[in-house]
Amino acid sequence: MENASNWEKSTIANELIQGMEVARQLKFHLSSSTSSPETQQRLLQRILSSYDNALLLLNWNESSAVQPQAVPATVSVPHSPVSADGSPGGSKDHYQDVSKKRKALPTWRDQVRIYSENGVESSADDGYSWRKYGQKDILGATYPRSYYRCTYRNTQSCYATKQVQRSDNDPAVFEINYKGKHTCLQATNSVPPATPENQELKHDNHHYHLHQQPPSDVLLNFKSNLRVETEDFEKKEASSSFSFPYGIKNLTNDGQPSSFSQLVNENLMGNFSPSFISPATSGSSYFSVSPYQMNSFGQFPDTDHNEIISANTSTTNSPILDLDFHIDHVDLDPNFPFDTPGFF
DNA sequence: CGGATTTGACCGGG
DNA sequence: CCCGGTCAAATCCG
Repeated sequence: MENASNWEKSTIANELIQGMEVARQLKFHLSSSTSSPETQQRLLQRILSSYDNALLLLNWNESSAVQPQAVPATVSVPHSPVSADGSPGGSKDHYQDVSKKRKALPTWRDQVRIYSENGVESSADDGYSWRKYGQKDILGATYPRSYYRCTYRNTQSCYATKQVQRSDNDPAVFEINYKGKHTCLQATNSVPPATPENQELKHDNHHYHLHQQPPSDVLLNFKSNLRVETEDFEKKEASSSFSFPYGIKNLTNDGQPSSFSQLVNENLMGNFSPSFISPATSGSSYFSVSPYQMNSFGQFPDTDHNEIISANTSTTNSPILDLDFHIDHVDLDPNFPFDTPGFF
């Protein structure tokens, strides 16, 4: 409840901060002769996206769209939308709320939209390693639903699972349902999880669970190549005619379903938002983490990422805005308890 | 060769 | 009995 507002607040703040960050990068780019217009364009888009998201959130808030289920889990936040290739379309029905039936595993859902820019598509991933264990055609849905569970289910007894399903009308949108929290340790302890997982990408981050610091490249991909936008939606009654926002019947030619879905499937809390680096820019490790929402893993309270890793190492050349993520980080904290149902 | 994905069978609730 | 979720054997991929 109240936490929710807090949560949203921080979410919005994160968006804004992110936008600011990117703006800062852009500024740097602009003064750099090596920066390509393409990159600049991209950054600009990102900035716009942040605004967009922030506004969206506000709106969302106002409309009082409530989360579908009563689960306190968290929701993810929109990421950075950018251009869209989505389009209009009809609407179908998918509503779904997770009725709590089985154990009281925390569940929450997200909607992810992926955009491919510059012809580059990449997968979005939420930082966790998932193993697909099934796929089913769902009644009334055009696309099949895929079932994933944590890769470390057996080795670490991590029972987190998620279901991914592409939106009927807008192939660029994926609906993701998360169930259970991750208890495996595959990511950092201080920051939101970000771990490897891109089955589709050609990386091979095989095993590195138990380690900290996820590969930043993943993160980079994540952010730089495609934009993901996650948003929760409001729940509609089961009325047959409601419509979700979107729709299009566009075709996503490109990827084949499989890769597409994989690609897209996960990504949700982009806890990490490394301001990615573009070639010309600060090549170094400038990476700022913005604690988005740490939903999915809220394993225990102790997970408080004590600090964010803001190593602006070399990038300091510009005295521009140096936001303090810590602030919002702090802000986020409150949420934590919230989504920690002690299950585990 | 090992691990992930695929895909149809199987299970169980409604 | 229908439908969504899971299992598991076969298959694929690196």
